[in-house]
Amino acid sequence: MMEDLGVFTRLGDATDVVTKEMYDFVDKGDRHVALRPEQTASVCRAFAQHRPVTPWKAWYSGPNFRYEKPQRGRYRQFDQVGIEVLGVDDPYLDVEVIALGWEFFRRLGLRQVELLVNSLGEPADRARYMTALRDHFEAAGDDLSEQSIMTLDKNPLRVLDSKREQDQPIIAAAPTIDQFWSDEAAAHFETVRSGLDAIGIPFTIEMKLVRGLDYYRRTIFEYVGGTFDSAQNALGGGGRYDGLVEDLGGPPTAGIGFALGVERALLACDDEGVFAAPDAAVDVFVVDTTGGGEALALTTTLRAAGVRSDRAFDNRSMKAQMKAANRSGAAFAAIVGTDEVDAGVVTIRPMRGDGAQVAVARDSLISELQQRLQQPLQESPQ
RNA sequence: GUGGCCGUAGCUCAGCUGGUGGUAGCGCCAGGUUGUGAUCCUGGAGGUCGGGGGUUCAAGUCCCCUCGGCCACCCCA
Repeated sequence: MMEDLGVFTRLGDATDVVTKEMYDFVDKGDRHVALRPEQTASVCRAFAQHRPVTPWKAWYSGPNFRYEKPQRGRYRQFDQVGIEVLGVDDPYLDVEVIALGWEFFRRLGLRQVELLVNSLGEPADRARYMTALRDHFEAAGDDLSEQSIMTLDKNPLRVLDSKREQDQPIIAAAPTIDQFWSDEAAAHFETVRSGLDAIGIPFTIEMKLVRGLDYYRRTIFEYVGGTFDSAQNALGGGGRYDGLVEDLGGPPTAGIGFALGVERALLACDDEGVFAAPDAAVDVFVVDTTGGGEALALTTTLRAAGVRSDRAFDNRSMKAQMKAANRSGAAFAAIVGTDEVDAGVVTIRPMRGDGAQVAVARDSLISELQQRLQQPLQESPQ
């Protein structure tokens, strides 16, 4: 949850997550610490510290903290689930990692998620691309928005992320990364693409995809929700960060992983309606017009027999109790009044379908109910 | 962090240039139906107008502060 500030500052000085959004403070031991804004750096720090055997696969889930202005889908405390694999350079691993995240959303039931992939190339490719981009954007001069001119100074890649109208034509005319890929980076990416194709995972190559953390190189990817009106539409993302372990004091180590935003995934689930309506919480609602004592006895025996039951209180009118029974979602009402008590029976009334209510002996109530509860509900035409 | 919008009944919201809080919809409760829900009809309850200060004879309405939410930028999960 907390790390020495230095673990995060190594993520890059052009990274807003580090420069603007860190929840950092000095503790009682005079250590400058920060609540983690993400977890990849912590995993790499742990790897550098403990040197596990590679390939090393790790997963995590838990809260992260960023000091931003909260908005829907963007919270100061948010949860991520993620995985990291360290020590493997093989592009087939990239495919496996990307596929795992894709499968996560697919199995949740989300159908409108889009997968974007790109390659930032080797560090040298990336450096040449940044130079070319800087030239391009500087040539645009004042046509570029003031904000972007400032971003350009720190990291020209990030200018591609601008959503300001004014910048769009200039961004559209910018050189693309693929022109700068080394043969090796291009081959790596080609294997990733063909691997995704081979296992049937649909994706879009997005040359303007740049991730917000500076440690990425080569393969990067993002899962984008299809239902979001707002700009917080990234449900998850990740990429390769070969070299990060080394930056944190470990041996040169390849690495790749992703993080998925739990809150945003849940928002997407709401939008797509993937969660079925909850089942009724009760099977039987006991209606007691004798004062409530019968309901106490009946709910007790029913619950003991594993029949989920509920009742009304305050000795309300039968009509009110029936309303409560209806609202509870119970399939049956078990009605007991003075007539039933005298006759030693309980009236079972189906709350759905067209079935008639019947009186059953009190002793056989549980078996009668259990039998009826096992039968499929007959929906009555509305 | 910058800019904009919004907090009024349990929920969704009206409320004009300050002048007694809305017959609003949904929900809830009761009655119509003294043993029967989901429909219908009638009635009813429920509010520190987010909180605090100020201007005014008078503030839900105007001003300031504050808390919370939403949107865009930014950023990203």
